[in-house]
Amino acid sequence: MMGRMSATSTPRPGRGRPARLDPERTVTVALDLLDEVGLDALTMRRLAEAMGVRAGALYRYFATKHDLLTAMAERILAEHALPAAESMASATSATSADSASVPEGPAGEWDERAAALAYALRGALLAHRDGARVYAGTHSFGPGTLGFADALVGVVREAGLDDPDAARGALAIVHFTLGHTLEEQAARGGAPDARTSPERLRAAVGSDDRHPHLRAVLPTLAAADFEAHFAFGLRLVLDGLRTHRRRL
Amino acid sequence: MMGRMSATSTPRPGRGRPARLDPERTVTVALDLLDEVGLDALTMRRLAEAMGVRAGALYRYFATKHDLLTAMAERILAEHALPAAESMASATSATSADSASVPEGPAGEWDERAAALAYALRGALLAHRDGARVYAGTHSFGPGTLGFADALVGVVREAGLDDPDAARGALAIVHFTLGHTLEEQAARGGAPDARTSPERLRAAVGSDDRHPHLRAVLPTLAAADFEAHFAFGLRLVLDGLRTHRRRL
DNA sequence: ACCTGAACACCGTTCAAGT
DNA sequence: ACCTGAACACCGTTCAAGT
Repeated sequence: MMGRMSATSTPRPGRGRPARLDPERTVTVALDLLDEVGLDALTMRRLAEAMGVRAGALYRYFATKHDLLTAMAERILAEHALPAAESMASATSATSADSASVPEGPAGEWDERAAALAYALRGALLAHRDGARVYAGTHSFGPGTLGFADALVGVVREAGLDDPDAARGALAIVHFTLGHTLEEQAARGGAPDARTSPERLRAAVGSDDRHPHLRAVLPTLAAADFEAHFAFGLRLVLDGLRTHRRRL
Repeated sequence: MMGRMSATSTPRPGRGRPARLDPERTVTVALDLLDEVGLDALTMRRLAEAMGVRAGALYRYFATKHDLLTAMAERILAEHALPAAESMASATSATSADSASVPEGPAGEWDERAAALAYALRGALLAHRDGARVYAGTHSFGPGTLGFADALVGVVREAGLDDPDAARGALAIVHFTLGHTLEEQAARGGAPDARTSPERLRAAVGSDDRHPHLRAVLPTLAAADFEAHFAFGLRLVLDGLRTHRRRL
């Protein structure tokens, strides 16, 4: 609530030059540019141009490009994943205070809520071009990231796991989601001229007796239905958590 | 076996200049350099220097830096993950031909073998500095990558899943392993001067009432026992596969 | 306080020319 | 056939100087 991200003096309205640059707007423009040109072409110079400023000026608010990328990752989580986490929290307290009258509240059981959070994270990473790569390359400790993580750990704890297992269960969900979205965006956003992934897989494994298993599942892999892949993998992890819970 | 990676004319021994450059050696030196300086400092010019050649010469065998990185990823899989996959395959045929006399063969049940393959993949990605990032940024279709994938899909099919589910089960294992190792290497190999991840987590969540769940699991997260995290997450996925199998 | 101009020390990639 | 030399079009980052 109070000056979390912007310890740097807030520009007083009307005093001095109207700053063309501030951290919030810089991140906003950077995310727009990311969607336009992709991570590999997102340079400090291009971003400066998009902000009507020279490249050196960006270093007043971000010490390095990596710091800017971290702020972008934080914004992505805060905008797309944190809302789901927060609606979850309010639904939780409502349910615990009034559990009988709301048989299937808006948030549902722990496993439904864990799934909703995983989907929210996937949605956040897919919301911007190369979002997963930006997220994987940085380590934000901002309110969006921490708020989401707290909610996810909370849901797993609620499932009945002890603290170490809850931490590891949440990590498993995050790591699977990260790996999945990384591959999903790599398969989609590839160079527009390059052959698409399914095509290349077909060519590599199509008529070759050395990989009989890959050949058998080729139709599924070539279909590239990433949502179905995600749903299945997530179900495996959540079923695993259920199994673990019963062993208590 | 026959000219798989090297369609480029093999240098005839003794004829002409002894080529200082060839794809195999280039990849070998590149992986050594990767371990020394890390992915961000692995440049074509540095690599050229390490090979006693000028940067432009590298482009005779690799059209782009990305192609070189793809060859590096393929080598990593071929060297560290494929052997496990192949020993698995031979154990399988031995078991199926002689299943009674080898009650617990060297390869074991499908879930033990799936776990062994997942650990082999993790080991491969951890075998080189930034190995997970190299792997995540490329898409190899070489014999190492395909051979490993084939073995993994084979094990999951053997568990009794139908083809679409087997493909998705294998993907889940790979994606979880990728996400996990990415985070593991990011947490370890961070800038040597920067504060380490656990420290920063402690600082961010240590005495703050807004993230009670994170605070509760902080000891586990700060311990950074990545092997335990991996073991737990993998068990969740494999338990999920077992559950799924029973539903047939 | 905020930004420019200009520089420093690099990049990936291309390609005529040498041997 | 294989590699050099030199260039092209960029990078991230720094910092004195301007306003």
